[in-house]
Amino acid sequence: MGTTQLDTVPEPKYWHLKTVLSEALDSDFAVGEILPNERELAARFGVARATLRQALEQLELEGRLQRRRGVGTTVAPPRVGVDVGTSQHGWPGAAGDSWQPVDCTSAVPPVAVARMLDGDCDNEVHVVRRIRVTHGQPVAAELLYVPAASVLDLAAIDSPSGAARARGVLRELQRLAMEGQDRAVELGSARADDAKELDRLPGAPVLVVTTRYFAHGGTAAVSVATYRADTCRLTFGDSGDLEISHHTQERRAS
Amino acid sequence: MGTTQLDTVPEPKYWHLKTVLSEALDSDFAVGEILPNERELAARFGVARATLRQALEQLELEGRLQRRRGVGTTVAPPRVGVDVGTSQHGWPGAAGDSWQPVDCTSAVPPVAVARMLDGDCDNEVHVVRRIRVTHGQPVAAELLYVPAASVLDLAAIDSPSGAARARGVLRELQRLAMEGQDRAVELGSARADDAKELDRLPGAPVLVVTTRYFAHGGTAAVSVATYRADTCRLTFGDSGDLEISHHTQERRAS
DNA sequence: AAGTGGTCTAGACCACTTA
DNA sequence: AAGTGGTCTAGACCACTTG
Repeated sequence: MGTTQLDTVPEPKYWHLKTVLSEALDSDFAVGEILPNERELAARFGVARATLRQALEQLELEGRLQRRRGVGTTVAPPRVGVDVGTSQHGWPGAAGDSWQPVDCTSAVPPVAVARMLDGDCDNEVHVVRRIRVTHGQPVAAELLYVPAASVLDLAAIDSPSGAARARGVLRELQRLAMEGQDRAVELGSARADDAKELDRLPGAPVLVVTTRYFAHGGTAAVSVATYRADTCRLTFGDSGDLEISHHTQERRAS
Repeated sequence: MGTTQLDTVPEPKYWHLKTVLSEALDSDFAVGEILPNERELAARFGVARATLRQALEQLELEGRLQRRRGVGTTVAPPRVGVDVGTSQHGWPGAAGDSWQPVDCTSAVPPVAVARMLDGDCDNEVHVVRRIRVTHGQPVAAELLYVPAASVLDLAAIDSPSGAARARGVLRELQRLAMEGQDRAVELGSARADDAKELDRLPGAPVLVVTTRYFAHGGTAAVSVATYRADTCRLTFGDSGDLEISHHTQERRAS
């Protein structure tokens, strides 16, 4: 007996740092407030800047901090709840959805998408690009893949490209009888083009929501939407604007 | 004129590295295969080990790689789709769900959870711990918070703690008339205890699924389930075992 | 021009797994 | 004991934003 053996698992410095900073954020800082810069924080805690950064990265991943190059590190507001629920039945572009079309091109879809589009693996499809904005901030970027077969009335879409054509494709889609949807969520990292529209650096963590739209007994369209993982909480149902804290603190007893 | 100006955005080394490695994984490696160790890879690509690691971290985040201390880096299998859909109506612990109860304690819930439990902010609740296993691998760890009011027939639960008591609480829950559910998904990092059961290091990226169960016009229980973000794709509907590629490759044209 | 975060280096030691 | 990934250091330079 005696040796209370508390050092069995020597906690990494950055992990302990993260805890300390997290508590400091809760008590000593207000949302939007600017933290001291990384060099100063590192000095203050007596660690190398890389170690301090490791802690900051974690906190940013958890949506507690926001860092911008050339500006500084600020305390992030609580994550905003964005509804991606099936309650939102209907085709993309239906009246009142929060997406705004940007442009539309034609391209051969990635194999993963092609596989969902009933195997048309080398055919071009319409690719509609849309942005989702909430509270004035861009929260998601989407690529909507629509096979030509889904919008047969192609002649009605006169615009060769651009937002006008995007709206045209969406309008044609509405005419189909929707038979169901199908959603999946996974973690990914932002491609360069998405990152740009989400105001993040390439590689930033995103939640990728893949939706299949069914009609005519097949897949009429596939949407790949990438949401900012740092600022968004995806909700399914009516818990939209409920505030859920950043991390679930440990408070267990026997 | 002439300067074709392709160096406008000098791509970071680790980003380029990631692309190269990603393509190599597609063509030259099989699932489960072991990569050369970090020091050799760094030397082979002529970069510092830290830079190489930055690329590997991204690939691990995207579910392409799996790294284990003392063992090595292996090519990860495609993400497994786990159903968290509302199709799975019913109380936790209903027959045939893929969770297995581990233990049950009493504790004051974190404030974020307490806020969802109709404001009982300082009262103890039952905390049921469960594990979700798929294909032999642990994919999620859950804490289920059940207010005492939801399982009034407390006397029927004789076991003071442990898996038996957990099953008891779940059994009592079944007796209530469910009035609805409510789900949210967000990115988080694994707490120490969750990490242990998920066979990951603390801080590993996880998808946190928060579910509210409604009954009696209030919140009867709250579940906070943390899924391994590297190995899981959360599905809502019947796209369970459909294979979706790791990252959506860029293949766009005009 | 000054200050910020982002990238990169070349090393060191530690914790863990396996043989 | 040897080999792996995980942590940490002390520096350097770069890209970006702002006054």
